[in-house]
This record gives sequence, C-alpha cells and structure tokens, in this order.
Amino acid sequence: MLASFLEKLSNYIDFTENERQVLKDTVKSVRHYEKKGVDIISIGERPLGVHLMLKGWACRYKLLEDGSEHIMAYLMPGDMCNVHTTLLKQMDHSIRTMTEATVASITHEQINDIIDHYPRIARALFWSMLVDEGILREWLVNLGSRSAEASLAHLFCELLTRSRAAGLTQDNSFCLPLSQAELSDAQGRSPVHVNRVLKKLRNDGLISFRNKRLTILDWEKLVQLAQFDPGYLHLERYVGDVVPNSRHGKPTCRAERNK
Amino acid sequence: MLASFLEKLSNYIDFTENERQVLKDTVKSVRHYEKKGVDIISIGERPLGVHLMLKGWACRYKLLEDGSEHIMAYLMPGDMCNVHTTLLKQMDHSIRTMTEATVASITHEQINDIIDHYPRIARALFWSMLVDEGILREWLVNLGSRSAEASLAHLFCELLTRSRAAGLTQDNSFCLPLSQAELSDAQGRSPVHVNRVLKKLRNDGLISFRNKRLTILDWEKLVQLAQFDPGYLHLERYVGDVVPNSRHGKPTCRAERNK
DNA sequence: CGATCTGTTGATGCTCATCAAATCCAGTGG
DNA sequence: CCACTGGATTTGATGAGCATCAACAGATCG
Repeated sequence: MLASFLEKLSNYIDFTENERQVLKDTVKSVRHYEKKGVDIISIGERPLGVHLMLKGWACRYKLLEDGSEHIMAYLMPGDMCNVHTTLLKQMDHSIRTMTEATVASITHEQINDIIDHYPRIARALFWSMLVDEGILREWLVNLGSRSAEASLAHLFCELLTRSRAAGLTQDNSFCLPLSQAELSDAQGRSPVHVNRVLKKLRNDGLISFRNKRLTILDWEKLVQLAQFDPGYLHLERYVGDVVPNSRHGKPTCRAERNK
Repeated sequence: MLASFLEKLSNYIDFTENERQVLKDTVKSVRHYEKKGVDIISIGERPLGVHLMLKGWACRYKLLEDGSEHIMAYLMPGDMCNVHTTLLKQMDHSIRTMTEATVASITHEQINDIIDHYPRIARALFWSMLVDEGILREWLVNLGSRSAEASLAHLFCELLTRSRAAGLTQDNSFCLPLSQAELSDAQGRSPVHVNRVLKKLRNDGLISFRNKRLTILDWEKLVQLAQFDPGYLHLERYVGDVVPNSRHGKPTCRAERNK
C-alpha cells in the first residue's frame, strides 16, 4: 500500500527497517473514493489529519468567481495532500480526486509524534514539501515564460521523473489518467489548444498518449524542447557542493534583453 | 533592524520578550548590498546560512536558455530567502537584490538550535514558509487564469497586505521600488503591456504609482477587480473551524464551463 | 440504444508580444 | 541656466499565439 510513498521518500534518505515499520504502523486509517471529481479536502476546511495518496490521482485547485478554475498541482501515489494544516488554521485551496482513489489519513498527533521521535523521517517529510514548492516555481515559469509546446513538454518530463521516483514507470511510459481538458486547466490554456499541441508532439515523434498512458518516445528531444532541468525535484542523493549543470549569466530583465 | 521580521511573524504568534531576545541575539552577521541586480544566492549554490531581508527588496528568479528570465517571488523586509537549504543540497533558483539592500545571515546551526529549543519560533518560521507556498499558488492562478488587469491588481492587493503585515505601510500606500520591466518579469507579460494596464488602473482611479510609491486609491474596487481573497496569506490569528468567505461549487473543468 | 464524455478540426477574433519611435525624466557637466 | 545623457515610461502599428464558438466523430456507459 505504502510502496510509492516509501519509494519516493527513499530518494532522500535510506530508511531503516524500523523507520519503515513506524510508517507502516502509522498509516492505518484508509479511505477509498469510488469516483473522480470528489473533494478530498475543500477550501476553508481544517482537516483532522494529513492525507496521503496511496492509489489514483488528485489535484489541488482553486475556483474563480466566474466559475472557471485553475489546477495548481497534480497529486500522484506517494504525494501528501496537506502537511500544511499541521500548522495552518485552514486550507487555502481544495483537493479533489481525478480518478478512483485510495487515500490514507494520518492524524496531526501522529505527525507530531514522528517529528518528535523520528527526526530522519521528519526531515524526509519536510524535504517532500520543499520539492512541492520547487514544482510550483517551475509551473510558474511554465505559465509565464514558456510557449504552450515547451510548457506541456516540460510537464511531461516532470511527470515521468516524478512517476519514476515513486516507482510507477515502465521504461519511459507512465500512467497519466487525465483528459485533455484537465491538462488544459493546469496549463492555463484552452482544451482546444492543448489538443493541437499534443498533436504536434505526437507528429514530431516525441510522445504517444493512448489509453491513459503516456510514453515518451524521444526523451532527449523532449528535454531539449522543454528546457527541462530536473534539479528542482532534488532527487540526486549527494551531489556535493559543486555546481553541476547550472546556467549562469548576468541578470537581464525583459527591457534589457529587448534591445 | 529586525522590526519587519518580528512584525511579520507576530501575525502568527505573540512573542515573549525572551523569544524576541533570542532572535535579536541570533541575527548578528549582517551584509549590505550597495547595488541592485546583485545575486545574494545563485542557483546551484549551497549557502552557509539562511538569509533574511532586513532592508530593501530582492527577488527569486530563474534564467531561461534564451536569455530571458522569470521572477518567481518578490522579497521584502522581513522575508527569508532560503530556509530551503537547511535541508536541500542546493538552491534550485537564484535570488538577487532589486534595490540597495541589507541582508542578515543565520547559520544553519543557529536555525537547528532554534528548532530544538524554541518550538514556538520554529513554528512561526515554518508558518512563513507555508505562506510563501500559498503565494506561489496564487501567482500561478494570476498567470494561468486571470486577465492582465486582474493579475496586476491582485499583485498590488497582495503587496499592500504583505507590506502592512510587516509594518511597512502608511495608510493605503507602500514602497514599491520596482520598474515596470521588473513587474513584467513576474507577471509573465511584456513591459509595454504592463504599462498599458497600469495606465488603465490609474485612469480608473484605482491606484497611483509615483516615486517608487504605490497608493491604492480605491481598495474595494481593486479587490473586486482582482478577486482578491487574503485567506492564502494566513494572517488572521484565530478564525476557528468554521468556513468563512469561501467559494463553494461543483468542480467544473474548462470543457464543461464552455458549454 | 440514446446520452454523455472526450477528442478532433475549422473559422474567427481578441489579447497580448514585438518592434520602433517619441517623450519624460534625473543627473551631470559645461 | 542650459545642453547632454542614459534610463524609464509612453504611444502607435503590426502580427502571432491562443481563446472562443461550433460542429462532428468515437468512445463509454447506464
């Protein structure tokens, strides 16, 4: 049940058998959601515990006054929904299922217990929060500065990498149980446009996307198109203090570079 | 020196005199940056300590391969630059000054000391990280789902609220030491377009922006235009468990709402 | 089997980027 | 006091990217 969660956190620390057992003992309360489109947590709520995706996908989203909405994160097995609420009074966004899903619940007391008694696990949980924040920043770049094509390519690179980190891939393919409309809600673009971009990626031989399964046919080209640099996912165990692969350069703002 | 920092965190907890003193004693190492446009931390680095803005503004940003860049956060006095690196191997983005600035540095050991011995302060630091994450999500909505006008209006609402929380406002005005080009780099829009939107906001009597000072002339209308709901800044002390002001409704994706 | 959801394609128009040039400043130096 | 300068802002003209609307073809499902 916990496989993806353990697999994911193992990218940060090697668990001892004891720590593994602690986590397994902690996750007892499990709830199954039969349908997609059901809120796991709603905005304004203060959930009783922290929710953990075991099976299926979910998304963070916000409704806008005009009835439209924006998806701010996709949650796959191994991802936590709301570590936030250990401290915050209430959720500032909602989370709902995108497929049939199984979700575990860990009480805030249990979380605090872990923080007090198992600092290594606590650090791993904290690490996963920081990764989530990195993902948010990269999505910001997707929406603000990348073309629709690069943005979608970048998303696919990220999702493959995250799926692999959670042990959910087969070669270069993974389960992507989303409709084009659901992709468009995260991409900040219309479903029609996402459709056309998908078509282009397919025609160029970069991906195939059938039966809720995305296969990346040409990883190198897709990475190039997306300018994908996986550093923000912080998956490498120990890279030392040297600077690998980073892009340096003088800061330039839009005005300057338009000269 | 620490005024803004203490003021900001005071939105989450009431400090005891002792806690106040602990923080003051912690912040010893201070560095001054004479010029704007200087990196405080560069991507790939592993800084020795956590940096804290005392005076002046900075921004998180990422360079893209084509030489363009994207600003992912504005940092004002009281904001911390890199709590991240307490755990992460390296920075996944850069931070640079946008004005002359004074920055304090707290070693990771000091941070860990505080976490061990002053849990209330630790919680406050953690809280501020969660707020940063909330801001990121809201910026995502700005870029993905709001018009240029609403997005800029939303940014101004946020910045006034944050400035006020750090004790940096006078009535409805605050110091906004950014050029239109620097605004555009965060808004994901061209400087020319930002200029036009600013003009419209001014003409409509919503704001005035002169001498690096932004005054909000009609808060109500601006909030309305921006659909600004300050919940994501988590500034209210105790709102209880009830759901105030939240928007509910059936989930709808772009496809559905286009019917 | 119709009903509903998802994907596909075409036509049309708006938002916004881009390029270029004009204007407005705060210095700076004669 | 004025001319000169470099930066930021403003304005106009043109076009690209993408939204929107509409229609249809396959799937999927009760």
